[in-house]
Amino acid sequence: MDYKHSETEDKWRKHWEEHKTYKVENNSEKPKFYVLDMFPYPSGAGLHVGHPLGYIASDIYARYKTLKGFNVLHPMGFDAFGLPAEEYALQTGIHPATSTQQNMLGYKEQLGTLGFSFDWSREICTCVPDYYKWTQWIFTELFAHYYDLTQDKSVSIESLKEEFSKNGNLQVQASHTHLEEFSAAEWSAYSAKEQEDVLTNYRLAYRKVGYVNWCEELGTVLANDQVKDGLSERGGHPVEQKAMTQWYLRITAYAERLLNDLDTLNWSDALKTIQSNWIGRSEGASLFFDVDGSNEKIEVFTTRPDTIFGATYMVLAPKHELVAQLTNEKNKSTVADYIKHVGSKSELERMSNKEVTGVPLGSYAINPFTQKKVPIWIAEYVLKDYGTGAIMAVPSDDERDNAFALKFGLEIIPVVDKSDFPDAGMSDKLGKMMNSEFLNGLSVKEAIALMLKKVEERKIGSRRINYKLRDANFSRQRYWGEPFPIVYNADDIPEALPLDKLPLVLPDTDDFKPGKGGESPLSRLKDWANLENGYSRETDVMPAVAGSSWYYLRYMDPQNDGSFASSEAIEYWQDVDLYVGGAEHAVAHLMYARFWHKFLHDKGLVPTIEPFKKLINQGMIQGVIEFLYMLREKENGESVFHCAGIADQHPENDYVKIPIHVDFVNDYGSKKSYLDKIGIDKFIAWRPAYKNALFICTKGNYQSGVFTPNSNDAESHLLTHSEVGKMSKSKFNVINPDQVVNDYGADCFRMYEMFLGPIEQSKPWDIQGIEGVSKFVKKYWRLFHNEENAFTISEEKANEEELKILHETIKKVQSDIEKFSFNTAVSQFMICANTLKKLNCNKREVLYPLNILLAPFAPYITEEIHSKFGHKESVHHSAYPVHDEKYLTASTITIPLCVNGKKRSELIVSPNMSKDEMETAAKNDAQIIKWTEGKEIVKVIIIPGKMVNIVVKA
RNA sequence: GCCGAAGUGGUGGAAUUGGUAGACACGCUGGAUUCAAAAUCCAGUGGCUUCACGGUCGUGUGGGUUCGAUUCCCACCUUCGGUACCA
Repeated sequence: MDYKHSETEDKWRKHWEEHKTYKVENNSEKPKFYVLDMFPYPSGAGLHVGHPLGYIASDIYARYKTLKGFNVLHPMGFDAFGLPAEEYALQTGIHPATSTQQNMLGYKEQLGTLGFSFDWSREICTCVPDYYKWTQWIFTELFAHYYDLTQDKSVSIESLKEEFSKNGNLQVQASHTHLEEFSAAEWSAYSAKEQEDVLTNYRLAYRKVGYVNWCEELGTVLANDQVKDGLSERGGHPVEQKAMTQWYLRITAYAERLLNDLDTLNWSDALKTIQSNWIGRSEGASLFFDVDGSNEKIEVFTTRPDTIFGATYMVLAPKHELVAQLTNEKNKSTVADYIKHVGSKSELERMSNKEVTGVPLGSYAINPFTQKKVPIWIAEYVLKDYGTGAIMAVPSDDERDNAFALKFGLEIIPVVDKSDFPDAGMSDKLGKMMNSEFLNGLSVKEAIALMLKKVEERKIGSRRINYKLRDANFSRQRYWGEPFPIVYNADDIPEALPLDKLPLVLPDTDDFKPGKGGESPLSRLKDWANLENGYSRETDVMPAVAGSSWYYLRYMDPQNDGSFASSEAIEYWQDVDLYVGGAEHAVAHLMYARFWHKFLHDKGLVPTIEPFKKLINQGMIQGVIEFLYMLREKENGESVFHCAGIADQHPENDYVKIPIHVDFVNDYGSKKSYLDKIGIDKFIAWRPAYKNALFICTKGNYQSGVFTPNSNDAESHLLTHSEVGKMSKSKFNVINPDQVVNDYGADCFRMYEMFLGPIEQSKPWDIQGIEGVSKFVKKYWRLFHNEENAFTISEEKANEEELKILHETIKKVQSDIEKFSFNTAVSQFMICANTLKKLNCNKREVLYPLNILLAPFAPYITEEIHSKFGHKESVHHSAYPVHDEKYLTASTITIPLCVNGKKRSELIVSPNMSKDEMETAAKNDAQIIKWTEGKEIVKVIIIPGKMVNIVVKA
């Protein structure tokens, strides 16, 4: 009789729920440990086998830490606002509130069967008013603060106003958008609206007109990281540039800290590099160029001030503020045409076709070092949003400037002699300066340093650090998000709602489709949007990253009505010790969450400077996509499909690859995967358009239910083409965990996903291998049960061998869990079970601790066995076994004997045998004598307890 | 282009600081059990070579360091991920 997984798992799932086995308290004598999963979007598709990979890993770790005596916070919730939820709602026509609610129930059900130790009493959901009240509140706080560079932290905007009324902004050092100097007197003379227009340049949450990624299909603005290759990440629709007034978060104020504090984190180097590249810090100088015959100055940013003697022209971004002013009368129409041309291009066109374009403005700037007049151009390759939106072009030492100068016949003056570095690229900082007056003969490095000094002496610029990181666009012209807690007065001055007016609840409507031309759905709700006394509401909503930027704090104290979490709870839980989630959030979510955390830290609301100490990116479990080859040309009006065997031999044929549902395919995922007649019929039933299609395989043809064999073969055998790819509904290759759990049990499923390979690695799902784990579970059960399936445990003392395998397993599994090497831990459990089986061991002294050891991996079967041992308390609340080295030292060990590094023989020795004894024993070994005979022994290398190597000369 | 990660049997993958390459598992082959099957158990399983003992080649490719290299160094190839007119 075998182990009955479904009975056992149902029983304990109910038991754990009733007994609140996984409930965690905020006060405990035990040390705290916080294990967090990235919470899911509750999409309609439900979970596939890839989703739980990270959850299983974190659950094992959380359970392990609990057994090790920690008070472990391991919560779960839902990221329910945002595009995916809304897209699903739009597809189905069901209100997003209803559909997300349904989907969440489905997710909870699925997560429940997998036996996770989540404390569901702490469940949160970003779209619930009790939660987003605090998302809105944090936004109002960002609105009410600016970043003070002298204190290097956020400070209330009120103190900035005070400073303005005393001294204007002349002495203010703060992160800001746009600098116009004013005195205290000027400030006081400003109207309220003018004052707000100044303040908005300092606020951490502010409005500005920006060119944003507009997607007409989705009817919304997208964040930079939602755009991939000029297409929207979701749906792959074209994206163009559009001017709109938007809310932004001044994340750039924190750029330096976001970069520097990466050093304090226990994240993978790969991930830190991604973040650091995203922040993109570069050191250089900002320089001012006078304009010939004008008072205007053009500010440029350069990392190569040393090359200024080679700056033979300047380029402004087409959207630069000075373009109109600096355009010569006779160039007006060509410039206007060019700007129009550039503006009409979609992001996709711009990216795919990087041709060199530009037009001259007809005006000239003065090179501050050569005093020569240099022409001013505008060109696409200079970006409005980076640096100052203008460059000094040095065609001798910059590839883009070079290509531009060559195309338009502009002067090129070589200023760096790179003859000593023949392999150097054009912009590499190598070589000696030339044609550069006082810099001549200096190395590039020396020249940069000297130039920075000169620039500051002559007051034509200053050292400057620039970041690629842009301020975060925070507005979405959508329905399903947090409404901004902002109202505008009659003068269009934004005011934040006070805490007692929060949450500002998202109004209920059935008209939630995005509007055309950037019209927000909320703006159609006039009763809601328009208030008394000329006041009106902001009608955009926040993006999905808003709710996920601080959710880890809410879990600490999820029901708190007076603050986002009590200071006691935050003081106790501090930060997340282990965070597990997908690498797709490497940039956006992790960056914003770190930013918000640092802001809250500046306000003294969180004690730590970083939210996530240790981070693991689990790999993706991929699916196999099965394709049929269809000829693009129809034959007699019917589609023709070819067997992969035929198609592979005829690459000249014009095929379309049609993805088909994997359920129809035999030997799914293998090279021999094929459709039999039943499979083809299923395919036709699924896609009736192919009802009368012709299917040609090597053994014959199949059409309209009739198989015509070529010879005497009776079977049709239509080979399909298999590829590994993302598991996705659109590829019809989603494997649902429910079926696997139903067949093999959650314990087996959990262990199998861990056994597949290293947690951080992506791998295709392969159901065949699960048999091995299934056998292990059954074998494990039989260690405790006799032939009649009765629990049979011996009280006999364990022998040396039995204790050795137990203690080896304790040691190995513990160190593997600490290293997140779960696949090798599972393997050790198999070795242990195989060994105990061979030893016929059913002794309590061995099996009882082993069962606790396995509990984090297989929570159900171990709970069942633990209760059979007679314990009332859950196995998940017992104490982790401790290994004892004394059982691990074997009386004899086998070491290899090598000649010239190649193993030639083995020697069984006691581990504390002396070097001399080992050498003698090795030299007397028959095999070794054979290999050393007649040769000179040069050296004998002995690593005690490891190996002996004899070096001989022929 | 730049940055990052990785290349090990038929397959997924093991291998502390350089020290027996291929643990564990899948698959496959043979056997036991069975009327038969499922399940279970046992044995074998990197290539080549040998009746056998054994030999020999093997961790993407080519070099190097070393008594000894999957591990360290140099050059290159391939795959995957990130990013891209960032001045």
